[in-house]
Amino acid sequence: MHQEITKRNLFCDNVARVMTKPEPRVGEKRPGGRAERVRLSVLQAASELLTEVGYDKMSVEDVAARAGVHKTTVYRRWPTKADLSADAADLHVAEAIPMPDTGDLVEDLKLLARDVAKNIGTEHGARRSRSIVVAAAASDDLTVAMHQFWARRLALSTAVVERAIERGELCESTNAKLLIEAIIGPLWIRLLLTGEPITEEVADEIVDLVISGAKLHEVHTH
Amino acid sequence: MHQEITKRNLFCDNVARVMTKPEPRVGEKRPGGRAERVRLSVLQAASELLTEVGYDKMSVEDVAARAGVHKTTVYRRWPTKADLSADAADLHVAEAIPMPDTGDLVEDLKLLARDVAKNIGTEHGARRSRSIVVAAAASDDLTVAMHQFWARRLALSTAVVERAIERGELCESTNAKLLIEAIIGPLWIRLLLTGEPITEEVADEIVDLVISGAKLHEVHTH
DNA sequence: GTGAAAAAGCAACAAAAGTTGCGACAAGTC
DNA sequence: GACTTGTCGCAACTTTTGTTGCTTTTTCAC
Repeated sequence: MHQEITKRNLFCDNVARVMTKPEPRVGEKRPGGRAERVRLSVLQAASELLTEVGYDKMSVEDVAARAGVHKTTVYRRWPTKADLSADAADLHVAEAIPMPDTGDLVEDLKLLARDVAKNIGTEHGARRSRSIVVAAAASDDLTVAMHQFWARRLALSTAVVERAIERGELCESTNAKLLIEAIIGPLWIRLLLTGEPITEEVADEIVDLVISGAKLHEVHTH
Repeated sequence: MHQEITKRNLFCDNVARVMTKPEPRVGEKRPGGRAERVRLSVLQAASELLTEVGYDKMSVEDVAARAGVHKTTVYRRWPTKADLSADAADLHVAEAIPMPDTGDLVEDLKLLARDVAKNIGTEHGARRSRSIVVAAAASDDLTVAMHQFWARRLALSTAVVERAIERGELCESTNAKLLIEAIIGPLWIRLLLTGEPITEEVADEIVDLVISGAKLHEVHTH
């Protein structure tokens, strides 16, 4: 097993096509050869199985087998399936995701929403994304990691809104975070609760709804 | 064990304080005594454990023990933990939830959103709700059941919007389902993804945002 | 009440998940 | 290259989870 295994980010490999691995993992005792190779092939295998069969139906032994590694090796590195899944999903990175900046708020938001839809709307993406949520529910540590991940994600997304505020497209009192949540929330509950289809059309629709507002507008002056 | 065990609905006991059990379960061979008593105490135990420790940390044996019943009894009735959880969560009822009808759209929606926030915003409610989602991810049957549950829930909720359309508060082309999704979506992703607080204030805020729209309004005429 | 049928209890079993100790070997150090 | 140490493979083990056959108890129809 000598081919380089490219690291995939479960959350972001559609959202952020760039996936620079910043430091080659600091705390490593032996970053040089087999150890790292094994680590990568296990994570790769876990990642694949998460998207293929989902968290519940994935077993640690399956992962080990696919990685061509003994199960004790896996258990020694990752205490639980949840931890392994978290690492495979790369919950800890995902910084520096390029955010749209077209100069037009609606356009930016639609690009953003469509990206989410693309990411969680496919069969594989759906299983992958669901797996993370399920894994996170299994471990308090992982829950925290996921919350942190989303805090970073939301902070990045709200930049789009804040630029629009600066341009005068939005009122200064706009709650940027809530706005983003109102856009991606419907997409995610379709994935996790209702099972309704998740398409780019829906993504666009939701942006239009949230930006323009549902209500028949009275005359506003500014 | 002779006290009557009151059936609880995991999804709805805050949302719908009324919880009429329509028929006393038809397909039963022996609805008379012990069998039903056992069934109820197992479901009660499962329901409690789901809210106390969550789906992952709940084991079928724990449920059996708390119900004062042998584990084989539980396994024979409910093939998997997911099925048991589904039954405990009562995914199949939840019809006839009273929906607000104050004559004012914003008021109605806020009542609705606050209800959701109350339901999933407490520590117990959160664990309970998360448990359902996680359980649903473990079984295709259950996934379908949950989707059906939500289809019914959304259909009930959209009635609120449709009444507002009839009153002329909203444009006729309003996508009622999407509007409801935009309101409850942010609350649920706070529960399942971001971990941000879920309060009645947020519920109100999101309704205001979605109804009025984020954009600085141009003059509209109707 | 009595008997047939249903359901629960019990114990023993089977399978899956997770752990431990040890020998072998590979990686980094001198 | 020899030494030290981290990591892997392997086998044996424990624990947890789920199953099966049989017995006992309970319900319900008569």
